[in-house]
Amino acid sequence: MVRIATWNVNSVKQRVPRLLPWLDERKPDVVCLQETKLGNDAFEGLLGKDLRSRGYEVALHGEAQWNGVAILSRAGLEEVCQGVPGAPGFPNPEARAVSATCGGIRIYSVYVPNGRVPDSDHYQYKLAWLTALRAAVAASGAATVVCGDFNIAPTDEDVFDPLAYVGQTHVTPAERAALTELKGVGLHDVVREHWPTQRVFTYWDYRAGMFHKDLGMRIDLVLATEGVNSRVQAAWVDRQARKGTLPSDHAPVIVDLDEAPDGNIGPVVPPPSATAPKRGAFKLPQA
DNA sequence: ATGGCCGTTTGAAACGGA
Repeated sequence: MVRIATWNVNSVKQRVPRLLPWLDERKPDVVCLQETKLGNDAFEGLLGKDLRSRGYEVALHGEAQWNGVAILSRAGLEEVCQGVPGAPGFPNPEARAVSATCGGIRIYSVYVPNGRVPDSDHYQYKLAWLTALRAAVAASGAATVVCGDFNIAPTDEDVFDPLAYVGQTHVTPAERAALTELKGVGLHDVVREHWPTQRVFTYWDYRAGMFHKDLGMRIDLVLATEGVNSRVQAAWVDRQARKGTLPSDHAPVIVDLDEAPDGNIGPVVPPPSATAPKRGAFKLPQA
């Protein structure tokens, strides 16, 4: 079993007391973090030792104060790419994506721009950024999982009350269309396909007891290509991590894949027929 | 009751978040 998780931690500095116990409890093999809000050197100084001692390699794309993404992996970490080629900035590039190949799967940790107000400059930036992300994913034929905070609720079923969001970002047709276009390159919404009709949220406003009333949105997604999606054994939101003291306002999303037979976490590759064992050649041990 | 919280830089209060 291979466990992939994504979590918008809303400041990794503030979340250290929650992040490390969570890693020990859930033992994810690959972790995509968003909103680390920390430069790479500061991240390394804060957590480098604690992550390496737990067996994780780290790919960082951070900046001071805002944004910031990371991938932690103990399934391999190769071909690290910071950012999305051709993605716009606001006005300068922001640290919103990092990707790497982990055990044969191309993993993205993305923090999609918020959009702020429909039709604002920031909203146009959000849509253009998603277009660039789609192009990058489409250009690669690799088995891929795009994890992160998309700042889009895919449908009205993904918000506690559609009427509460009228006129707001995250639910507008253009944002949903951009997400549909992204999925159109061959990505499945793993959690929604696993729980087609259930009430599933990943974000709850800190205010007004929204979490305890379960008034949230599902905006943190795991999008996987077909070969990966077909290996999903479990997919769930770790609400436990949203409870208690000093939580992020987002909960982690956790996806378990069955193991590939070659020990990689990547797609199942059939063995060459020349080396395939002859039928009937293997005898089970006798009792 | 149309706000409520949290994190950032700062050194009181604005801004961003969703």
